[in-house]
Amino acid sequence: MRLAPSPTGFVHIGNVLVALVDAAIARKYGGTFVIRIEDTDQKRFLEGAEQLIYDSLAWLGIEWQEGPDRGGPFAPYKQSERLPRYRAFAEQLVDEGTAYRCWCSPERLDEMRKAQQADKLPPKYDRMCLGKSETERQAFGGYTERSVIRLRMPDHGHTTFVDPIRGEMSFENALLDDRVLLKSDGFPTYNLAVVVDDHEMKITHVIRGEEWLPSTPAHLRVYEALAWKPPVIAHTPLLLNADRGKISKRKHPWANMGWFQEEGFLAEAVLNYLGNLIAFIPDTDNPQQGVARELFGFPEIAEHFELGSIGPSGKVVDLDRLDWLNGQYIRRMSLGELARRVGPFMTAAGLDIESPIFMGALALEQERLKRLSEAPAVLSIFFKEEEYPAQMLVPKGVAPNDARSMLDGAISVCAGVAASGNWSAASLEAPFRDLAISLDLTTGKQRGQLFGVVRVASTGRTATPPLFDTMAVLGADTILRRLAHASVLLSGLGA
RNA sequence: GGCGCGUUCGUCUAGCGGCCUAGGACACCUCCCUCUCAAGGAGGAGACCACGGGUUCGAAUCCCGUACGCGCUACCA
Repeated sequence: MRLAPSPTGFVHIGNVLVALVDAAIARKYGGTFVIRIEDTDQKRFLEGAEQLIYDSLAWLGIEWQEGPDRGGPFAPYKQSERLPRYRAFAEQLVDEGTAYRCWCSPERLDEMRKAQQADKLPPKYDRMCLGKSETERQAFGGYTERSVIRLRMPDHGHTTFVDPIRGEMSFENALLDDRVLLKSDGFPTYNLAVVVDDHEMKITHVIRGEEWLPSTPAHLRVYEALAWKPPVIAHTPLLLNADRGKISKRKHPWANMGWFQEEGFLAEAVLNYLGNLIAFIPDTDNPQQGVARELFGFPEIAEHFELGSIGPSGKVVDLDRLDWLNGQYIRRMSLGELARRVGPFMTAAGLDIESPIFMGALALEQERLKRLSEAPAVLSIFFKEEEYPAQMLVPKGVAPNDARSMLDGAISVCAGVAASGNWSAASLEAPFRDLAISLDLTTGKQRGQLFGVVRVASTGRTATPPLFDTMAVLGADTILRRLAHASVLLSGLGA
């Protein structure tokens, strides 16, 4: 099994899905997962991109056994370091007649294609150079000195093969293009390099995205011409956006694997999400048939994975579901672990994770977080005072003067609890409930209004964790200070 | 335009000829819990299995067309 990514500067989520498939089969059947860097396109090469690939996979916990970073029996694992062998095989194919040199200029090819499209003909090279020597070819137009080597496809018949994900695939040979195998700069195209490398590295299973399906007949032709046994070739479905188009780097940030980490998704959740797309893991706790287990890791994916169990249709990426999964994992995590993961996000936002109340505050938010990146925004109330409009202190349906008495009552309750030296959620709740009674707030809704006033005064927000827990974590000093400030704001309203 | 692939609730998916008046999950709605927000619990709505023909006693499941979607159509992968 092998993954063969190109180092183009970012790791596409679709590539990661393929890697997961590779790793799952390798694990299940005791195979070897090989990473090979396909850097034959010099124009697109980017420094550091290779490391990014390793980092992304490692982050998710996907393991590989051979690759440029860790060597192996078939090194080198970078195509740019394997150049001579491709050329030799290309020449061999020319000698044997299954490939030929082509001197057509890009301009001529371009015109040819336009004409074909206009005439509704299948788009393929017209074989102007086939069977000609260079001097013969020069007599015609559209000639360049720099030649490429093209694969000669059969004129008749069909190329068929079995894709384990899709079943039998069939292509009509006469409609297939004579693809370039060796570029004029001496570099191979993907179409030559994959075949040579996969054969030399003894690859048994090639897993790649669906976009490669149309290229497979050409690869099979090369295998045949070289009298090599082709591997099993499977094409995974594409990852789609909500509009059913393919995920594009430009429009959809989540095309980039790095985005998930930046957004505060956990590797466990992302892996779980992707695993759900390629394997069905039955819920063994549920006697009913067809009920899936929702939370699982790589071992379960590998155990239940089969190439045939991947649905062949494109998958729309559903970030809502990923959010839900992420929340599930966050809630199952120990507080210490959560603190460790949330730390970088807090620090980046300028919030001090050494603060004595950080852990207490985080505990209150743990079941409210979906993404780690949300932490700074929801936790900031524990770290600093935030401005809010005075009007927020007056709940709907409450007269400003009543809000005034609620706040005054709260201040004296808090002062009393603070003086007692026992500042806790429990020691706050009882006197606050007494306060409600003394203010003649007897219904649940009325009590809610009182708590609402105190909540805004204490935090500047209308939605927070449970009030008394929040107040307990914030501490008496902070609460008294904030309530006093709220009192000033209320006076400003004339209450 | 040519070729190829795909099509079960909005999304992911179970289903591989009778167990399907199609099951689960996310999202959505309602209720419970409740000081707000969540979380959790209980319900609900949501798919004539893209459409049309076959095959069969019987089809979401097999075959053939059509439509739509997507991919490829580069000296990029």
